[in-house]
Amino acid sequence: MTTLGYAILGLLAQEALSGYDLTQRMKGRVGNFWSARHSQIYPELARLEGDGYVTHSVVAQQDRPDKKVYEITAAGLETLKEWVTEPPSPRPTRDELVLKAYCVWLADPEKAARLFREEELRHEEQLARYEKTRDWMESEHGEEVNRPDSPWFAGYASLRRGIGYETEYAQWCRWVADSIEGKAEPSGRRKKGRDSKS
Amino acid sequence: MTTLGYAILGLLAQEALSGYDLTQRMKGRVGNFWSARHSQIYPELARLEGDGYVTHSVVAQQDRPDKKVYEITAAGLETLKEWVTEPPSPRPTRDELVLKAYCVWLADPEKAARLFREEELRHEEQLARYEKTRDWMESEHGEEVNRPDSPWFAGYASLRRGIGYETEYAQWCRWVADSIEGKAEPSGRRKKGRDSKS
DNA sequence: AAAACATATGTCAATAGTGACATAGCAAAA
DNA sequence: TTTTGCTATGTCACTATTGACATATGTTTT
Repeated sequence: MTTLGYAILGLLAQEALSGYDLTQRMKGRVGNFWSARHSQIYPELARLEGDGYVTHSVVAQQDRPDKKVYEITAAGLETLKEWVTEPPSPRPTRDELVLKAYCVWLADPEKAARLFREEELRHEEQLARYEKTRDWMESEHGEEVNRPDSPWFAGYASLRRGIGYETEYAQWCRWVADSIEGKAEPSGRRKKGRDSKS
Repeated sequence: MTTLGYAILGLLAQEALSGYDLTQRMKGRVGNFWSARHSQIYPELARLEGDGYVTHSVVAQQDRPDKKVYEITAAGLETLKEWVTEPPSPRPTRDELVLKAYCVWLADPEKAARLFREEELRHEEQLARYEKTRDWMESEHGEEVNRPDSPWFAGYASLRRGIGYETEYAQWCRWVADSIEGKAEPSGRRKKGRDSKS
């Protein structure tokens, strides 16, 4: 099984969905921690069906093309449940902006500061969207988000990861930009025993 | 140019290195934000050389096999400098643990709590390693880490990103584990106007 | 009427990345 | 002296992922 397979099973465990629906989910909130295009999803669904983890039925629609709605099978649910508590296989993080930070000593300071200000903004905007969803979840599903056996708790937990991630990322971007512009607190003590003497 | 190409150029901009050296860097601290195996690095070096971004010279060693030491060219440095302040091409984040969190409502609570405790520990250990490096950098290179045109500042900046990332990640893991065990603060207000009445 | 757009499902070639296989020199340990 | 281990460089098959191409239905906009 691929991780994408588990991602699909995880979505189907909550509700029956078409390939198109799954694609939308993978662009939306779920896509913030696992994403895939339809060109990867359709073949994966076929594979999952071949292995007996999902089944589909064709649903005719009035004002739209027909669709294949996929459901998770008992075997699929079983496999998914086992996977959930298994330690994740380590995946290397690859972050282009951190790589750029590592090379920033070569750059024009003004352009570099602008870059990190822009990225700070991007992450703050994402954070604002997450926080809106969180507030809605807390006010509309305040009971469920505290019950670990509820899908609402699970969705809330991954959302909180997104919030923490974006908060920290935006902060870091701000610190880098400030440092380049000489606005940040100087970091680290100077070498031994030379403290604020001025 | 691939991002791996820029990663290699970024390392060579600081010092001349062999393919083997580069592989070690990509496993070490640099590997925490951009990693690659030697099977990807050697062909990429050949490509970079073919495009005129690096050159190599064979260096004979007394007690080891010969090595090819790569240096960045003027053209390579030029290209790298331009790239640094360019906005990064968006890469989807894929985090298996967050995906597992999204499915955690299906899991046995004890096993799930154990999983997140283990991950919390992993991230705290990584954090401790980063902090040790940071402290060393601050005490041994306190001047340079504050100068944006110094490679020390650049390395320090990416290290700080690692520290923030691991700090936040460990916290989140702890919160998830606590929540599953019923130890966390209940999140969110209950629906309208029902406050701590007990 | 034509164009643009959303729904819906698929294939395919190319790229990025991994893991295994392969080879070789030299050193230290068993 | 054989094995183990680190240095050093390379190739190759396979998997994961992307972006482009392809097709069809039905609705809304121009």
